[in-house]
Amino acid sequence: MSEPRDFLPLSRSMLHLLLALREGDRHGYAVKKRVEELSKGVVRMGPGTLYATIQRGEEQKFIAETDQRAPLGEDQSQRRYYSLTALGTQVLVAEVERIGSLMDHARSVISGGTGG
Amino acid sequence: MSEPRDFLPLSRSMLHLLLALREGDRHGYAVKKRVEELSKGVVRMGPGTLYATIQRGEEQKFIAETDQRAPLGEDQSQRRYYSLTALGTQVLVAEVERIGSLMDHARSVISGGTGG
DNA sequence: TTCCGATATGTCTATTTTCGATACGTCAGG
DNA sequence: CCTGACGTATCGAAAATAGACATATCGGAA
Repeated sequence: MSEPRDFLPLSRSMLHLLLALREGDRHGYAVKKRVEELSKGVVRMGPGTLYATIQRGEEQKFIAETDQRAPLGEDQSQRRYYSLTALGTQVLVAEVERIGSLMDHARSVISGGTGG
Repeated sequence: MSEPRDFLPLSRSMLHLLLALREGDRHGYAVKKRVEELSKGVVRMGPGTLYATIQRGEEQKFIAETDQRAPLGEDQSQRRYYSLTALGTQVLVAEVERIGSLMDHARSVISGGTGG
């Protein structure tokens, strides 16, 4: 049977996509904005990466498009909102645990410990 | 002038390479072993990725080959040892700080329910 | 000594992932 | 009208990764 762990490691874009959606349902462009904001501009998400990653996320059932639309009476823009699936949440949690542990280790290695 | 930050984000392989070398000088195969050990088999480093990353690391001056050889009287294998340069260390520190902060944030987002 | 698996470096090709240009359309401000 | 931000989407090129293949050393088992 396939476990969340089997999907690791996630690509950088996928990790950022899932993390952004964990904060709340968002449309594609809002994900891009959030990723660039959170990384202080270091991580860029051009349209190619953005929509390719969204598509992969849907194919792998990490995310799903919601029924949500722009608030009534507002703009006519074609926003598509996405949310994390249960699988997507599990995969995100597993990846954050993995990278988090690695970074904890890295910090201790960097701060002088030969330790490891 | 170019700062460590300008080299971010690192590719996954580059991050792992630099981190492994921060623990001590290693040869290529030992890097591969260390990465797979540290990631519990999640991150794989086939020869293609391994040596391509080492080459990039040298080109970007993140790492440099050392004079070190196998201890006297030991094997004749063609081990090539590498160590972090000052630049490589700075870049690694910057990247670990960045990802570490991101993971700290991610952990709080994850444990905080729907929260953001 | 012959065979085998782990060690060790390296190339090659294919696939995956990312980047950046281009495109189309809405919307608000000057 | 023009411009810039928003928003989705595709395309081709470049970068990164995966994995097969190649070559060679070394140690232990048969």
